[in-house]
Amino acid sequence: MATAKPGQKRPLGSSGGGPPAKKGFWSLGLLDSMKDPNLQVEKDDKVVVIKDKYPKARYHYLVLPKENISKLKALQPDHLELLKHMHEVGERIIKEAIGEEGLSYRLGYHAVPSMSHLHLHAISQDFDSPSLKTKKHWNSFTSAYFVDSKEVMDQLEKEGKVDTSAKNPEAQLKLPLRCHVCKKELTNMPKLKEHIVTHIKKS
DNA sequence: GTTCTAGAAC
DNA sequence: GTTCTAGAAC
Repeated sequence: MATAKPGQKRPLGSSGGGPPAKKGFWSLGLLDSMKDPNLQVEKDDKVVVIKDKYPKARYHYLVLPKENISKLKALQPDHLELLKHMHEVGERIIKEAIGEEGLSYRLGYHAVPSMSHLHLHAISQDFDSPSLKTKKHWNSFTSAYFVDSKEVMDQLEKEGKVDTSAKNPEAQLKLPLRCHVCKKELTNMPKLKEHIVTHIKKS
């Protein structure tokens, strides 16, 4: 007998062949992604570079330390060299990927990431991707919620720790939809996406 | 983080 | 009537 009623809901975003994931375990998904050969781009003794599983632009990579660092707040002063290395690797990878396409890019961290395990985003600024769907997606990459890698490194160097709470991250996510290039405000995501492609120069 | 969908917004 | 968003996921 089937036990599922029609229309019954179940936790999503973690299925795909393996055993049923327990509630809340999706936040550890980067650990699996780091090991996934389909996502892995390169690794060295300190970091692993992967393609974001749901890229929010044409080129979107994550640089993760092999060392298990849960979040920005866990950073200690002696992690500065690691952050510099992550930045250098991320910059090389994203430049290489973009090639002659002429897209700009940014390197940075989300103030309050959903996924555990420190990860540096290296993302091209076209934001031309079917996985970019929600206001939270948009604002997490185009508002102060996205903290530049250099700013994180500076803060760690000067303060000995990293604290992004002064940016009011939760409020950033609720800001109106605004084009990151010309600052025009759009009323919904489809209109925003239609607008931003006009800023991508054709190659 | 994503998926799904009820009901708001148009 | 259709599009779009926001919140639950047992």
